[in-house]
Order: sequence, then C-alpha cells, then structure tokens
Amino acid sequence: MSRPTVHDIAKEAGVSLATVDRVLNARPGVREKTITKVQEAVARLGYVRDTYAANLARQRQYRFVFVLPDGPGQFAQSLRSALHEAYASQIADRTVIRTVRVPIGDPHAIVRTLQGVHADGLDGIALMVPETPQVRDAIARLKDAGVAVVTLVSDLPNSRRDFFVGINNSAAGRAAGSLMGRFVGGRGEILVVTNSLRSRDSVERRFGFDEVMARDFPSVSVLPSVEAHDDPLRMARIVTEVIARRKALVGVYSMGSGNLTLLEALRGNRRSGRLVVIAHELTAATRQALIDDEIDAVIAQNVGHLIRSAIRVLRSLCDDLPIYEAQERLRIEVVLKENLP
Amino acid sequence: MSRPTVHDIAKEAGVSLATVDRVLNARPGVREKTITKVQEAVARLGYVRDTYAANLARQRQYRFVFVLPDGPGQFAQSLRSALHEAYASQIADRTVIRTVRVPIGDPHAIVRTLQGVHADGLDGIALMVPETPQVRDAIARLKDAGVAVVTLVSDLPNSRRDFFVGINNSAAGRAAGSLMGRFVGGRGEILVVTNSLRSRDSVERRFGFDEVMARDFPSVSVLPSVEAHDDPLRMARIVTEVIARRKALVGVYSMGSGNLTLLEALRGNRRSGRLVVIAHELTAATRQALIDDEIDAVIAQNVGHLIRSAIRVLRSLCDDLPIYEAQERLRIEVVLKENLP
DNA sequence: TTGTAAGCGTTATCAG
DNA sequence: CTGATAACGCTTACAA
Repeated sequence: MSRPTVHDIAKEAGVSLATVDRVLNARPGVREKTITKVQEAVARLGYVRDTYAANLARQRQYRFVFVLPDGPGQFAQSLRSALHEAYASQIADRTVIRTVRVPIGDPHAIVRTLQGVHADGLDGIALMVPETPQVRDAIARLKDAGVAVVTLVSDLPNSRRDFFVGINNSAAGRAAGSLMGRFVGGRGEILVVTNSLRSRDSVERRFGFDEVMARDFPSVSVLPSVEAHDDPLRMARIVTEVIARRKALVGVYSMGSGNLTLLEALRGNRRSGRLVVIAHELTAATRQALIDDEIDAVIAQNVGHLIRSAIRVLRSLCDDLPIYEAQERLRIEVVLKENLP
Repeated sequence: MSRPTVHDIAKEAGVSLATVDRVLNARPGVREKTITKVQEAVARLGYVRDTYAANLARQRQYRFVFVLPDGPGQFAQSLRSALHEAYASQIADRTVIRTVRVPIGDPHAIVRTLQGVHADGLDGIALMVPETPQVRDAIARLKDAGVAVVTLVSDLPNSRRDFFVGINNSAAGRAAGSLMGRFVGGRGEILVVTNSLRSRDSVERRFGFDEVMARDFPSVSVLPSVEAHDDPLRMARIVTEVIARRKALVGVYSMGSGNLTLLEALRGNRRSGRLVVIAHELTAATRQALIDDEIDAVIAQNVGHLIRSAIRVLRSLCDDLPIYEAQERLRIEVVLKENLP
C-alpha cells in the first residue's frame, strides 16, 4: 500500500542498498547487467525517490547571494519582499540567501559589490543589474571561481552567466503593442516613456512593441522613447508638453519603472482620460491605477515565481542537474482591472 | 555556521531530545519551567524546524483521489497530464494519488463512483463534476466519513466541500467581456456558445460577461447562450445560421469546452475572419488557433497550479493546518498570440 | 564491482 | 515529568 523504498527495490533486485543508490544516481562502478536489474525493479515497483529523505541525507547547504537594485522603485521592492517570503518557505530549505542592494545607476559600485561577494565562498549568485563591460568582467571572474550565475529580469546575454530567469521582454513588448493597437482602434500616435534605455529589458520591450505596431497597426505611429532618468520633474514636463502638442495622441506606453511619476503627470492633464495607458509590472501604484481606470492594462511577471525559479535554477546549477526549462519559463501576464489578482 | 538542530537546543537547554520535541510540538507532560527553558534556547539559537526531516520521521501518508471528467475534452486531458506531472514531482511527496474518470453527463455514474471510492479509507478527494443534488449528498457522506473534499475548476458552493480550487469564474467572464468590448470597438452583436449551462462555471462566466457588457459597452448586444451539448453538428449548424442571419455580429465568446467544434464551424464561414473570438482554457486547439489568428484571446487558468494547489489544500485540510489563501488563489490568465507560454 | 554500517534531523516508544 | 534509543528513506565512507 505504501510507496516502495530503496530497501524494497534492493530486495526485489537482489542487490544491496549501495548498489541501488549508485544506479539511481547514475554513479559509476556498476556492471551493465546489474544496472538493468535494478532499473527493472524500479519500474516494476513504481519507485519514486523521496526527495525529503534524500536532501536530508545529502546534507547539502546552498549559499546564494541576490544582487538587487536599491532605491525606491516599487518593482524592486516587491522583488525584495518576494525573496523574503521564499526564504521563509520550504523552497529555501537547506539554503542561506543573502541580499545585497546596489545603486542601479552606479556601475562602479555594482562592480565593487560583485567583487566583494566574490571574496567569501559562495555557491551561486542571482543578479538584476544593467549591462556594462565591467559587470561582464565581474561575472567572468565569478564563473572562474566556480560560482553559478543567473541573471534576473534583465538579461546579460553576452556575459558568461549560466541562465536567465525572467520573461521574454520582446514578447512582452509585442503583447503590449497588440493590446495598444486594438485598444486605440488602430490609429493615432503613441507616446513611449521609460526610465532609461540603458537596461536591456527596456530596449527589448521597445523593439517588440514597434514590431507589432509596424506589422499589425500601420496607421498608428509610435513616437521616440522619452527617458525620465529618475527625474520626476523632467517626466512631468515632457508628458504635459506632448499631450498639449500632439493632438493625435491616443495612448501612452510605459516600458519600465517610473509608473508612479507618469501617473502623477497624467493626472494633471484633462485630455489624459481619453488616452489608453499600458504599463509594466504590477505594483501598488499600477494596481490602484487599474482600479481607478487610469491604466488600461499592465504587462507583468510574477515576482514570486521569479525568485523561486532563480533559487531552483541556482540549485540545479550547483548540483550539475538539468534545468527543467518548461517550469522555469516565466509567463507574461496581462492584467486588466477585471483579472487583478 | 549551519543551522541549529534539536540536538543543539537540547544541549543549550540542558534537557533531552525528547523533551525538546515535546515542547516544539506542544505535547503535554512538560513542566512550565522546562518549557520556557527550551523556548529560550530556541529563540537564542534561532532554531527553525527542518520540515524534510520532520515529515520523514512522522511517516505521514496522504491518500487522495482525483475525480476528473472522462471524455475527449482537451482541458480535462491537460488536467490529467498535469496530475501525472505533479505526482512525479516533489509536491506529491508522501502522497498517493488515484485518478478516477467519470462520464460528466451521467449523474448516476458520478454518484456511484463517489460511493465506490468512499469504500476504501482515503484522506482526501478533489472533484470536478457538475452540480446535482445527488452529488451534494455523496459529498455529505464523504464528509461524514472524515474525508477532506475540495472542488476543482467548477465549485459546488451549496455542498459541504471544504474548499474550492479554481479561478473566480465571474471575474474570468468579466475579463473576457472587457476584452471583447474593446476589441470589437464598442458596438455590434456577440454570439455566446458553451457546451452546457448545467455546469456552474459556465453560468458564472456568462454572468460576469454580461455584467461588463451592460455596464461598459451598452451599444454591444449579447445574444442568448447557445448550448452544444457535446453535439458537433448542432454547434456547426447554429453557428453557421447565426453568422448568416445576424449581419451585426462582430464577436463570438466561447465559454467552456467545445472550442475545437466551434473553430471547425467558424472555418467554414467566410465572414468569420472579421469576428473577434475569445475562448477559455489553453489547449492544443486554442493555442494553434491563437497562432493562426482564429482566436483573438484566451482566458486561461494554469492547470499545473490548479493541481498543485489542490494537493496542498488537501494536505492542510488533513493536518488541520491553516490554508495559505493567497498562495492558493489562482490567477486568471489572459493569453494573446504574443504572450503564448 | 558490490556490500556494510553509520549517519542526516526529526519523531515515537519505551522505560525510569 | 523526563531521558535513552530506535526508527524514517536516503546517502556515503569504508571495507570486501
């Protein structure tokens, strides 16, 4: 009635526990014939390994570091809290995680941090930082030291990172574009705002957005990106100006952080009620804006999944286990007022 | 460096392992003074129980049954395969799960099945079945026998089930309505098709859909639901007829199973290319239809989550543990061609 | 190439 | 009331 154990299959195959273990974990030093004997017993009894017990016996300790952007951005904040949540739950069993916050705008500080964590021995690192040559070098040094490296949210494809955990940002941009095109009815001008085009995710989103607009909505014209560079006043000034000047404006696409600022700027404008607004990331601000009909749709990624996925991937990397790609592929969520979680 | 164990806290408190265990698990038979001594040691060392080891020693076995619709429906099929996947993974540790397939159209067979599984002692049951008085009675009998009961996908709120795992179907209908209203541009007629209005999920979706249409898109009129009752020919005939007759038709909302049949019927119609089509559940059929631009949007729920959630909830129910509602709340996914997972 | 025996951190069953 | 001690299912030296 109860599930078969290694003992059962040892008995069934007529071998010892150790041999069963060797076969199950594909360790060397077992005769071909014995291997098949064990595998047959496994198949016959329908044995499934008890991960709990295995991890217990293995006594493995994983030491990970998460490097996340410092600063007031709500998305980064939600990432940090998701990390805390994961840490308190089972997913982080046998795992110690240290969070390091870096000023996203200061490449030097980032590199210094990366070299700092390099000092003490650690097994893996997950990072969400902008792409610079110095960062790529720092990653290379971590890899040389045998540390598993995953990028988070925004990829660094030209670095030696092992894996990227995050959504396909071009696809996210395309989804935003598709909704925008349909919502505005296929014509007019779209304002695109972002905090900075230095981070790869923004660039990719813009690319995907433009692709869909050009192909499926040729009568819509997308204006050049406006970068806020963490300067609320600058953002407010430009948005106000564009709304006043471009009479054909029908929508605003906010590609990255700085939604709070954008919303603030929009509120001051009477015409803004008729604009279709699409933004990224579900935060307290965008959630409220959806409810208040100030934003029409949000393209989001589940930060809980993001963090758990990063932890799982780092572990697999450490153990040289295959990564279950299907499970780690993050979904691009489309959130309307009606399906707010 | 590594996490403190019961041994460490026994030493720290100057008591034995058994006493520590008694305190940790709030078992009786320990002097008040000893309790505080242990608790102080726990606090001092920052002890956290290792769930893996605890479960191992506890030797708990959960015996669950999943009652799922039989038949060719692709959604039910994907549910069954998600169950298989979960069974092979960690989530189902210390759990034996039996799947029972019932003909969804035969209330008698369903009740017979429910009584059948009742016979052997089991800890929990998850079911996706239509609502009938007999089913409600069968659930009551299961509850009397001390079995944990959760409903899946379609709720039975008037039964004695312990918990519902699935999306809020009215909200899903509202999301569909919101997209439909915007995609068709706010005017015209909408055809609504479903397999049967006997299942509660369909009714709730229709309700939500109508609510949004009436409130936000008053110029759109929604036609009465057409029920296919698993009869492809009937579906084809009605759809063809409606398309031919109603010149103002701009969209089709498919509320439940039978997407394959609907798509088949639509393909035969020249006008159908201009119709906005919104359907439920991501299956091979709807996925391909999204790619081929035959469907504009799919409202879905993640079947993997659904199954895992049901297992977690059943376990908590068995152990009289609180259910972490936030985690078990399933998201309503909006899937466009662009964000297909 | 295979087997034996000692753990991993927790719980459970006995005696004291 | 409290304390040894043996499990649980799996891994891993070390021995044969």
